[in-house]
Amino acid sequence: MKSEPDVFSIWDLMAKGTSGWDGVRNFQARNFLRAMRKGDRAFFYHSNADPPCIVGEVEIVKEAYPDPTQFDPKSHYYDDSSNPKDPRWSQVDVRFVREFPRPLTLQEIKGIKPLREMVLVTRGRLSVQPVASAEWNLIVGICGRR
DNA sequence: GCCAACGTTGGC
DNA sequence: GCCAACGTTGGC
Repeated sequence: MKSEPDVFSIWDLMAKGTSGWDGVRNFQARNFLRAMRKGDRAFFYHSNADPPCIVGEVEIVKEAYPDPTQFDPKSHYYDDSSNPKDPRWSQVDVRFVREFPRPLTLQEIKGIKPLREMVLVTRGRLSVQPVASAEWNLIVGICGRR
């Protein structure tokens, strides 16, 4: 799950404990949000950061429900074409699990052969995306220790 | 700040 | 249903 740290960083989540993951306005990303199940883990990725990197781990604590910002005209994420009877956009709630002792930069990921096929690399613009279990285990193995 | 990649919109 | 125009993402 990607977020720009200037907007919402893993340290913001650490301070809050849990947070709604709102503002997703891409259908594919939304569909991946809807596929998430309570207890699932996800990486927290800092996009548009210097350097862009995987910084930690979160847990899904509430499955997809309508993202309220789509109905808030004052919100940056307001979508006047979304029908309240059939909301277009969803969010999940996530809980901070940990910040990795060693973040993994996109540049490093591209240099690790088994990670080159990650959606992160091949479909760079997708902000919520699946991670294969082999990829997950490899990354946790690298990031989990300093 | 630039720009490649690519998703979305809307005319036809 | 196609595709041009346009907007956004996100790395660099």
